[in-house]
Amino acid sequence: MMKTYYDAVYDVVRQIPKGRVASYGQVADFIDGCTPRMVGYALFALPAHTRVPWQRVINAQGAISPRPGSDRQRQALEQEGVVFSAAGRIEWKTYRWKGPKTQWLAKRGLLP
DNA sequence: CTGATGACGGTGC
DNA sequence: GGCACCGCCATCA
Repeated sequence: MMKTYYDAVYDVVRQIPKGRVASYGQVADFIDGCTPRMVGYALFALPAHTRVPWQRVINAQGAISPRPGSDRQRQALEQEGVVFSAAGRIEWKTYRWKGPKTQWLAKRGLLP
């Protein structure tokens, strides 16, 4: 079977460590030609029994995208130590995933 | 091939 | 700070 574009998204998401979160846009930045929308599309296509830690991907505002089952996502994150504010948002400066290596820095031109 | 589908993000007010 | 608009593309039946 040919590797689909979505598989590239799953590869990135799988690298997010426990207790850390990434935004859809951040995940997209690791994949050439990928957009935040596509990350969302890809995650929706995941089967229920997947081992991909999809719960660690949230929107740019630090909140869980409203949808059926979002409660489970929040609980899963809280189990990993992620704390939500009263408004249901997390603090990016505390929980943002820094990336697999330094690839995301390079893409942003923050590396020499 | 065509059409339906879907977890976002940036901008402007 | 919050809300409405719009852009946009791989998959699947």
